[in-house]
Amino acid sequence: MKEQYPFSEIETKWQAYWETNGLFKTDTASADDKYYCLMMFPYPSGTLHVGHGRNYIIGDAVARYKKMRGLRVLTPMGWDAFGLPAENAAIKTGTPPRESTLNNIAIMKQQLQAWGCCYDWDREVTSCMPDYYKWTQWLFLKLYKRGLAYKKEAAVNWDPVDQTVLANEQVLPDGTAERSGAKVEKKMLSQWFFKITDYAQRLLDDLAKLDGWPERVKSMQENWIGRSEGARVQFKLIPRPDGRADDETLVPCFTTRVDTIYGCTYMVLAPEYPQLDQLVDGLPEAEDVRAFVQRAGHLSAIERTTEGDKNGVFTGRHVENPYTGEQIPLWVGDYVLMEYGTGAVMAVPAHDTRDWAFARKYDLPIRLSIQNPEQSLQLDRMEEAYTEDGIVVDSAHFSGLPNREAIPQMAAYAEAQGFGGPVIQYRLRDWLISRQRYWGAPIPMIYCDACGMVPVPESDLPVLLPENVEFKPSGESPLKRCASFIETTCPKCGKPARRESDTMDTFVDSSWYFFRYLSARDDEQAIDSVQCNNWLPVDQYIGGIEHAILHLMYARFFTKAIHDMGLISFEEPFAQLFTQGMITKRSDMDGQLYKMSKSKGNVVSPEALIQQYGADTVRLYTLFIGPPEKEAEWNDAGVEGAYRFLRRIWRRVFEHRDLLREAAELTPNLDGMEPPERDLYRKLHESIQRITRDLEGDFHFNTAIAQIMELMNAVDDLAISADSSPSARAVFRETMESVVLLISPFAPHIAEELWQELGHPPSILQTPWPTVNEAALYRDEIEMVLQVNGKVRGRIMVGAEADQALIESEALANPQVQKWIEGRTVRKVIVVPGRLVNLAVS
RNA sequence: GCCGGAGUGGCGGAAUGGCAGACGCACCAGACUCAAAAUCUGGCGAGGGCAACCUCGUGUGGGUUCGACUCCCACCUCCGGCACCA
Repeated sequence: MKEQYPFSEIETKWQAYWETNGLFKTDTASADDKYYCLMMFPYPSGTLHVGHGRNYIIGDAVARYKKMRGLRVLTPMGWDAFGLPAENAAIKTGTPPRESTLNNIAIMKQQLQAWGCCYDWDREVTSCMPDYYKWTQWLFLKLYKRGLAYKKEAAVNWDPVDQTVLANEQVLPDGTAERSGAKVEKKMLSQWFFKITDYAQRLLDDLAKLDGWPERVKSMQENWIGRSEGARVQFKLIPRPDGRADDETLVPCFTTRVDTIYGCTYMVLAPEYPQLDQLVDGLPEAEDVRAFVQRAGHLSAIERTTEGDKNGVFTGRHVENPYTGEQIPLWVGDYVLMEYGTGAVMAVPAHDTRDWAFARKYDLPIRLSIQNPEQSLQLDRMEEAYTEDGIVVDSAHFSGLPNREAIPQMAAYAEAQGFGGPVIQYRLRDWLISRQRYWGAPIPMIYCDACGMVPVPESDLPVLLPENVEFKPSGESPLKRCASFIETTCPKCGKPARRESDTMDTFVDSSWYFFRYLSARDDEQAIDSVQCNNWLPVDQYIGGIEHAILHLMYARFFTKAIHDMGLISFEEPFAQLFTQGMITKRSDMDGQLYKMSKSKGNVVSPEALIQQYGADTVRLYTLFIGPPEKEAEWNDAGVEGAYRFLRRIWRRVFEHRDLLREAAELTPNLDGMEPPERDLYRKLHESIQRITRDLEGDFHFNTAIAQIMELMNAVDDLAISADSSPSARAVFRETMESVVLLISPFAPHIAEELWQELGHPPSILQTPWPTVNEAALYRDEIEMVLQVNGKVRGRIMVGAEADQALIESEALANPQVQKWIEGRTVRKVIVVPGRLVNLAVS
């Protein structure tokens, strides 16, 4: 007898059943009723913990629910398999990255299966395999041809621990590396970039179309793109005092406050300003300037960017303000960034806090050009810069304008006069994709002494990673030392040439994998346009909030670029995005809450839990823990509760197994129902309604599961037995069957088993989701709350058809209410049908 | 500083402007048991009252409303993003 709930046995059984019967294999040739349910593919780090599990469990529950709703669901899975950890491990242990990665994949695949998560494994992609990275390289070449991949010498982020450069997105605000935690250094290196800045405006504009994305993510991307409207103004360089000529005679700057330009009293260049050295060369100030630049260069990004102290020196040069014709001094200052704007700033100390601090420190002149609405600003009484709006003053013919109106007029003036004009500036920088590491997709370029930089011909792809390399902690990519890889011939002239030794950032691999799932085994082309146009954008994308900027921005960029190549007809990859919250757990070491990590000693691994309670319990608890978009604290005691509930359902089915089977031909009939079964029947249909709404909306599994629990409590209120009426037995049967169906997306193994036990053929996945019987929701008597001045004072039962007047008179006659209105005047009676009566008394 | 989100019992959390605290966890009491586990029943915001019941209570202060956890205004705290970005 199976009253013990043998979870291990049934879980193995059903996992095998789903797999053998291909229940998650989806034919994508047709787009009818399609539902592309995508979970972010994992990096194969070794093992998954219950925090990772949340992602896959949510996705699996969604997929199962949609399938029962009759949709054809595509849920593929793959591996973001290139990456530094495997290479670092190789240096330590000698195990080649390929081997350790494939091992980890095997382990993690098993873990996903043990959770009961089902995928169409025929579509599995592994980004470190040549059949995948061949196409990553192909896409690189396509981008190169469109001018979207280029190489340039630039000050880049260097991670001294991982010995590679990083993209801006991979450096945390405190100046440390996102992955290794190392203090990032600046280095001048020649590197490969993707020109994502060409797409800045489209990436920003299209955010507005993403209704199915969380506000939070959209706002993060908006911040990251950082559009700001302003003006470009070219200041003229005053000729050198010694009469020597300058290479450049103009110093352009960007400002969002061109309205303050008549208050500009000096100009400041970034220490990295390219012409700086040449500007001061031979002048008495040159030595001081060079010393200053050197000092600034030694400071880390963090020291440079801590607000507060601003340092600078005078260059000995002057520039002319094109609006006033006035000559103002040119300084170098460490608060000016070369990466933003033009690396030159017009300083208006009266109306900018940074310029104010700098002018005060170096005793530079301050001039008012915006007056506040009260006309009360007086320069000698000002303690700080006035940065608010106001009226333009002392600014030639612009004086008297409200400053917001002055901005476009003054920018237009610059354009008319030919010394500038309105411009839009973005914070977003181009995406640095070169990595000086082995374990990534090689950049398919060749350097020839005669022909220069030559792309690898498409027919020669993939550029394979060599296997015979040594991993040494030398800080140099093994590819650089691998002669058989580096040495090649020029595709153009056939002479000896060298291969590029940099590999691509792994975010390149993950920027297009969701296209590849549609044609994972296709060795003719990267992307199957027809299938992609049919099945994309992804209907539901599920993943962690940590990818809000990096992965999700890059994938959007790729989609737009691939669209522009004419390969796909859509421009946004993910219609709906769901970002689940992290699972945290208190650390035994310091009692603080952290996301699960080995170093904090707070990792909960699923194996022991699955062994003790079963996968369904772990799934149910993970979904019940709280709203899935929020962070949640793992609590072992809660797992016990989920287990108790599943066991209770199991027991109810087996206690009444014969009764349930025999009632198979009985159908609930509203006409003959006695109150107890009528109540349960209503509760059942209310539950179907609520649960369906929860799943169609924000995936609030926690409330859906709570509703099933309530329904089970109601089931126990109906004392069912073999002697019960056919009507009661019919309702009981429909209710228990529905419970099994309703819980199946969350706890699929037990549901399949019980479904079969109830006399149905498998699989529950091919059974339609229960539908609401509207008639069952009807009540002929409704309880109404009676309020006096908004406070509950009693309650009455009224007929469903009772009219306002009847309800009103019954409410007034109620003894509880009488107590509170006695001797007072009822000024107003509000009747909310079906809910309450509120009496406003004086 | 700017942008986004959140503040509700001992805990996780629930509530289209209409009974605050659903559901679960923990805890308490009882039933079953020789006993334990499991299971079942009941209780469980604070204060007052023998009780019926009353008062207070959703971060703070105002407002709108017959009625506010929910809407508006101002603030406090926490979390996340951006930030010497001109």
